[in-house]
Amino acid sequence: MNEHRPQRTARIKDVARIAGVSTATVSRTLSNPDIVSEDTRRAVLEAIEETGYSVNLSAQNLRRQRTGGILALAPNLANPFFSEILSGISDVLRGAGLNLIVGDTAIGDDARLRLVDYANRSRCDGLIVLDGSLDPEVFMRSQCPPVVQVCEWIEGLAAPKVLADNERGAGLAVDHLVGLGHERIGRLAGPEKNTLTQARDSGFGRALGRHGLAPDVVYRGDFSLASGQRAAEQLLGARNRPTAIFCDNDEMACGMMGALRRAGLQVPEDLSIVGFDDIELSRHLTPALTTVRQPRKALGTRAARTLLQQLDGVDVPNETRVPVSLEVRESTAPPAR
Amino acid sequence: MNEHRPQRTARIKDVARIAGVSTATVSRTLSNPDIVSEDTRRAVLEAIEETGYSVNLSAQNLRRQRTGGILALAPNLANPFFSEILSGISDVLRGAGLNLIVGDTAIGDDARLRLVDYANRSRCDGLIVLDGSLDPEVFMRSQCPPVVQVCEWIEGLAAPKVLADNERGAGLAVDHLVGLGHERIGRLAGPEKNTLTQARDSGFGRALGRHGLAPDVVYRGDFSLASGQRAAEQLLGARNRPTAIFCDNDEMACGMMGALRRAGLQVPEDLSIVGFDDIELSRHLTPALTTVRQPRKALGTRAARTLLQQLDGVDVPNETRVPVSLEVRESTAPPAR
DNA sequence: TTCACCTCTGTAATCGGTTTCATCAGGGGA
DNA sequence: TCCCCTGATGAAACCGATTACAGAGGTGAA
Repeated sequence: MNEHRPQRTARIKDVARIAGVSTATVSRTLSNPDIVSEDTRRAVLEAIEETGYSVNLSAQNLRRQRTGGILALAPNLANPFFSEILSGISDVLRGAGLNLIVGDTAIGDDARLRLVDYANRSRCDGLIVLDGSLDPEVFMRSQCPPVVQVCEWIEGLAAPKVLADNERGAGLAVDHLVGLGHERIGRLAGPEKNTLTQARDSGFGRALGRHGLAPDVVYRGDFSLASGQRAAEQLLGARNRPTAIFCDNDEMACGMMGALRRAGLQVPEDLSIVGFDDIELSRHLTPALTTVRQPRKALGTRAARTLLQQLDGVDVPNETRVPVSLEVRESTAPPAR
Repeated sequence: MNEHRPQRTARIKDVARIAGVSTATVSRTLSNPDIVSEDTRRAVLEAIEETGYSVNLSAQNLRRQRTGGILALAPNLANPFFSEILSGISDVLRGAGLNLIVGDTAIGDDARLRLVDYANRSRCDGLIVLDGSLDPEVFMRSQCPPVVQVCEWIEGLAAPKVLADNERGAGLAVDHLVGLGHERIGRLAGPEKNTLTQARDSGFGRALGRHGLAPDVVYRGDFSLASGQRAAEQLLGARNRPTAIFCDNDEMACGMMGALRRAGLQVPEDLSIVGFDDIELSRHLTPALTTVRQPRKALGTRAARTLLQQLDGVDVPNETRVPVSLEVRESTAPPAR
């Protein structure tokens, strides 16, 4: 008879009844303990313990007019580059009691519809966008919660951005290569319309200019290992090769390096390679990859913090630049004479 | 005067008023269009269009006694291995109109507390657990929504599992190496208490036994590149080395291979290496890594589908085995005489 | 003693939907 | 004509919390 335990979980009402107080008092005990008396608080906490009560988030969210979630939109969840940023975001949000909801923007035909549905106040309290190829309109409608962009950015969207210092990163790479004696420096770039690529292009060109040099050949990739491999094949077929290549990310650099070595070319003796990102793998390659380090976790945490500030109504900088640094390893050396 | 547009978004009430119907009818039009008359439906849809109404999820969830979200618990979001599984999960959930919420289980001191908070009906409608090191108790409380385990599993937790066929994978690796003529086959394993490691150990041992062989040296790693490197250092210092090593994942294999080559050892001439997982990188290494392919995206989609079935009250198999295959590449060869 | 004020608590409205139940109109059969 | 049934709709309860407002009781000053 005593085992007649109701399957349903406890409500705030149950706690109130057991503690002998009103639901208002239970609610206050939880959200603002200081304003209830010592005795009451103890009674309520005991009742909570006894019932195993925990607040119903849907009800709380409805009443508080929030959702308790932040949505991160990434082009490809499976890409480790994004996952580390997400990890940084997650760390910060967890501390703020917010859920991290992830959305893959590589979605089918109804992409725009879906996106409009995502960018909705009743779905999330804020958005972190990691994809620079999305339609800005979606984020400018009145239903859309606050947005922060990280890493990539959308042309025409005024939302705050948290970026690595791409121009400077490209500059560091060029300075290093020129310092080694390279004069014909090629480039393995990302897609032409990608904002990251553009920023690095500009930093690359300016740095070369400072040294009185002009860009050599430019290969186009899509940030994938495979596209690095393809670029290597083009490079191998060309005559009058550059002596060094600056790649827009480590994966392409890695794909390229693998294919070059397979073809019998020595890195760095025959060709120096510089990457971008400093993914964990890079230091474990042979030769270990010289690369521009981009603190991905920090990008995530900064973005999340910026969003939280925005939610708190604090003014946030339109653009936050996270510093980059050059990790010199084994894939760069003076050019062969 | 006409510009006095209320900032707040439309409610179902507003739609009802404009369409000249009750809120009940609006709700029905949205969730069950067939039961309202043609004319009414048109009027409601027009009103929705006009107001830009979209349903408030908190309210809907509260009333429907659900949350609309599935929580995935992974040990380390930054790890690309997990991110591809998440990607598969995300694909399936999106189709079912559910959010994917991600939780990093690598959380601080209050880990258990936090976990109990996660495993709560009012936070999510279901859980997908990717971490085998968690406390089973948490998932056995009455507040906990349905759980599916994927890849790793928790000893003592009865929830359905979706697994790669680890035993068979290890067997394939052994068969391949033995076929090449190896007799002294070592192992770079994951943590001793890890369930994956145990399954592969057992497959490894059994396969060797079938060939009348016994395991050689076993190194312990933690699935990281760095631990592969450390194992390589131990291996280099040892005398009477095995002629082949079977590693519990590609990252360790990659870390090991890098360190060996740096030390002047030739792979596969001096030592053959087999990995596990087939991460994208593996085919781009030099030498390209021979590895057991584990379809990570499929693991994710299967897990998500299993969970959805469970939510629908369908009986699901206690264990789903996803097949693995051996990708023979360049890191394995007959042993040197 | 009286009044102002403070601390603590309860009542009830509210958040924005969904769903049960009742109602009503119209159609068909007896 | 009467009755029953069906299809479409509205009124109102309900999901489970939070919080504005009001009231009770106690304290200190005049």
